[in-house]
Amino acid sequence: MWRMARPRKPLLSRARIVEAAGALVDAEGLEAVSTRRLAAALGVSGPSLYNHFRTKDEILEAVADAVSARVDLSMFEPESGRDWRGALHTWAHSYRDALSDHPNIVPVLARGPGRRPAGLRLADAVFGAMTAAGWPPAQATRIGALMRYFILGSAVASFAQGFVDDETAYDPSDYPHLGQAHLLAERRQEVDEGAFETGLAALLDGLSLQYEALPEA
Amino acid sequence: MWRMARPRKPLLSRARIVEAAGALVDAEGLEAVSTRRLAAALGVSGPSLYNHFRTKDEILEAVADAVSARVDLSMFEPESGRDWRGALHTWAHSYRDALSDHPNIVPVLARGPGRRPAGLRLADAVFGAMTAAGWPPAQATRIGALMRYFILGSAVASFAQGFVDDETAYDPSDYPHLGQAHLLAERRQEVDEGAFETGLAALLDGLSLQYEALPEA
DNA sequence: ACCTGAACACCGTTCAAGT
DNA sequence: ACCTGAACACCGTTCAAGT
Repeated sequence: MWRMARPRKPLLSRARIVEAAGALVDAEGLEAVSTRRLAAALGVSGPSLYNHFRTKDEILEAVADAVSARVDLSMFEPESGRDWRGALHTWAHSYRDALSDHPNIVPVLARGPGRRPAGLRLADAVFGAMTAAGWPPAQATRIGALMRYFILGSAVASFAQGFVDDETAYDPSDYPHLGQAHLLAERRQEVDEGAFETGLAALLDGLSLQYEALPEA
Repeated sequence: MWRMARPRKPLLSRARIVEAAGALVDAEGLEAVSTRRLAAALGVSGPSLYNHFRTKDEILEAVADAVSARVDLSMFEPESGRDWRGALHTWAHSYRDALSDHPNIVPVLARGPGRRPAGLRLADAVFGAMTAAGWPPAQATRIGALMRYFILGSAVASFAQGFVDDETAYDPSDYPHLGQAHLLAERRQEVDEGAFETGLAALLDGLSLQYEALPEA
């Protein structure tokens, strides 16, 4: 047997690490990602990762950024022919879909744009489209932020994921109004989808009211 | 010197542990809470905690529940004389205030009601008040969930906390619309407050529209 | 430049031993 | 019942050594 020090061709790359980390997060959750486990999945030893990322956290940030990067932003381009409201609606769904494909990384994503370029690009696109539609800059910033709250909130505070799968944990006499039916797993996902749709519609209706009250430019 | 095994009076209690853990979370963040550090702050050794809680996670859940428990719910009582919209508005602010007093525990809180009684009591109160006001049960459930998304989202995805305090991290040429001004810490808090207020108003306006369209009971 | 094994200073949790 | 120290199986990260 001979010992490998530096291979002729690098065994790792940032892209390979991010991909493996993403797969591990998806399959087993955030807590399952340790540098040793991740390295093992890549066929190398733990410390090797530090040749490509400075910290484990940077790896997770990169995974989160990769998810953000897959959110469609084309609806904000003028060529899309959508008004601000339609663009926001389509975008919100695209964003939510991207998050629900990778629910385990959402806490990292929610922690803020930080240094993740895709997160900032998102904010920038919304801001640009809203100001182009006639919203005053201050309101455009707020719209970007409040949409983020709602969309990330719906992913992170998901009604469905929140419950323990143990019927006996919830005594109906403690919560007279909450029907036992809500505690069934299938019902919970329905609740989440209905709440997202209802909330998004309310948000956009409310913003439309404000928009109509805007003084002409 | 003599060795202490069991003291005549217990050194610890669930309440003391939760209080110390909450203080540690507030002062130094979630990651700072290790069983050894927390035990040291309480003047005991690490394993002692396991006489009162089954896991470290249960301790953090209890801290989160204590925060939830401090959210005012009196506006949902019929005696408060508030209509559903006014109650929701007041409650949302009370909730947000409770969270912004303890921002570091929010990720735990957001992870869902789980087994935390106060979280479920919240959901139950909103549901009860909305149905009492005439909302159909399915919509009442959705309103509880969507308000939770927005409020927790605003705490967890806070614009203010999200940025790194390093001006050079954000190249303006990468984000043409995002003014450099937004990156100042003071501006960021303004953005969060404005976005919360704008979003809440839009949400309630939108829900009012739906409410008016409801068939008479 | 990029990998390795050894090492450091931590973790959460279990458990036998003490009173 | 409730605390202790020792121990187990982990962590993230650093670093000298190898090619």
